[in-house]
Amino acid sequence: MNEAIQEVTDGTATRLISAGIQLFAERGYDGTTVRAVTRRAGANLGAITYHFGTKDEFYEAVVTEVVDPSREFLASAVGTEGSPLDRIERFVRGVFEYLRLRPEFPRLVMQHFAGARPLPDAFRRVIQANARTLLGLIEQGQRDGSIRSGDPRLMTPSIISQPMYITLARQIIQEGLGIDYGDPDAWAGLVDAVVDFVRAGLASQQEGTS
Amino acid sequence: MNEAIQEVTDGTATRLISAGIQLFAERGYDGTTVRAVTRRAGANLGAITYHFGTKDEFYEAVVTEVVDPSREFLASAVGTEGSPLDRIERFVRGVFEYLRLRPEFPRLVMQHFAGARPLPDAFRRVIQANARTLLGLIEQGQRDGSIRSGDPRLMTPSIISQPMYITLARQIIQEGLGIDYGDPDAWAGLVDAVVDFVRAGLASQQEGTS
DNA sequence: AATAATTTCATACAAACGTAGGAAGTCATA
DNA sequence: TATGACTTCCTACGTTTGTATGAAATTATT
Repeated sequence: MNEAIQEVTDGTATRLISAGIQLFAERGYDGTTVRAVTRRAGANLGAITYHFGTKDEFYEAVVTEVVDPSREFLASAVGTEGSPLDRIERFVRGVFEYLRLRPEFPRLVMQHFAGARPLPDAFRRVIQANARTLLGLIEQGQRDGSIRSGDPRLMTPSIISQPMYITLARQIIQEGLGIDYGDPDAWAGLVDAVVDFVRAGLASQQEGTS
Repeated sequence: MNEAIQEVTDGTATRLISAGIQLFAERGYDGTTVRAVTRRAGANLGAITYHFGTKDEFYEAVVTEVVDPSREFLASAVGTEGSPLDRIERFVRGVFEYLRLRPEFPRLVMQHFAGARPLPDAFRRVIQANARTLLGLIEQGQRDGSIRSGDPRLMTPSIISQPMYITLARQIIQEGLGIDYGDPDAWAGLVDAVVDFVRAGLASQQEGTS
C-alpha cells in the first residue's frame, strides 16, 4: 500500500497517531507508554515498532501531525488586508481559535519549554515563523504611526504569551476567576479582553483601543 | 533529631530536596527517578523512602519548598505604597525577579498545566492569591480613573501570562529574536518592555504609559 | 488459484522502575 | 563505656518499561 495514501486512511498508523496525540498531551513523553497508546488505538503491542520504529520516531510523527496544519491556518487568519493592528487582532484571534481546536498543541509545546527535552524542529519552525509575522506587522504599524515606539522584538513575546498561557491555565483560571471556558459567551469575552489588552498595549497614544 | 530543625540543616533530606527541585523541573515527574535523585544528592538509594516515604510524598515536599517563599517575596515586592499602576508594575517586576531566582517554579507549574496531573494545592493557593492581589489593584485603579474600563477578572491573565511565558520560552526567544537573557542589560530591557506593555494595556486614555 | 508482500499477533527478554527489609554504621544520652 | 535511637547501606522483590522475533493472518499481485 502506498504510504502517502495510508496517511489519510484510518488504518492502524493513523489510529496510533490519534491516540498518541491525546496521550502525549495528557501525560507527557515519559508518562506515555507504548502499551497505553496501542491499547487506546485498538492495535497490537508491536504496532508502533512496526509502523514507526521506536517510541521516539513515533513521537516525532505525532508532533508533526499536530504542528503541520497550524501554519496555513494562521496565515489565512491573518490575511493580507487591513491595518497592522487589525491584522494583529486577527492573529491573536486565530491563535486562540487554533488552540481551542487543538488543545494538544500548547500542551506539547509547554512540555518542552518546561522540561529539558529539546523542542522538535517542527515546533521551532512554526513558533519562529509566527514571531516573524508578528514582528513584521508591528514594524509596519510603527512606520505608519499606529503603533507606539519601542523595540518590536520585545513586544512579540508579550502578545504570544497571552493566548498560550490562558489556554493552558484554563482550569485554574476557571476556578480562581469563575470563568467558564465551556460557555461560548464567556470564552468570547475572554478572547475579546485579550484583544483589547493587546491593542491598548500596542497602540500609539492618539489611537483608540477599539 | 527534631524534624523542624532537620529542614534547615544541609543533611541528607535537604540535599534530596535540592536535587529533586532540579531534576523534577528538568525532566518532569515521570522522567525523574528516585535513583537519579539519590545519586545527585550523594545519598543512598533508600534515602527517599526513609525520609519521605514514597516518591509522591517526596514530590509534594519539593513543591512546597519551591512555592512557599514566593508569597512573602511578592507581597513585599508589591508593597502598600503608590498608585495602582505603580504597584502593578512592581508586581510584574517581582514576578520576573522571583522566576529568575527560581526558574524551577514556572517549569513545575507548567508541567501541571500542560499535563493532566493535578496541580498541587500549594501551587493553587499561591497562584490564586496573586491573581486576587492583581484583581484588587486593577479595581482600585478603575475606581480612581487611572485604569481603563473592562472586566478586571479578564485582565489579570493577560498580565500574569507574560512573565510566566517569557521566562519559560527563554530558549526559543533567544534563538528567534536574538535576545540574550544572560546579558543583564538585555534582560532589563525585556522586563521594561513587558512593564511598558502592561501599563499601556491597562492605562486609561488620558494617562501616559510611563 | 497460487504466490508474494504486507500487516497483525503472541510471546519473550533484558533493563529500569518504586519500594521493602534487615544488617551495618553513627550518634547522643546516660 | 554501654544503651538506645536514628540514619545509612546493601540487597532483593515484583512490575513495568521499550523493543525484538517469528509465526499466523490478511491483503495484493500475478
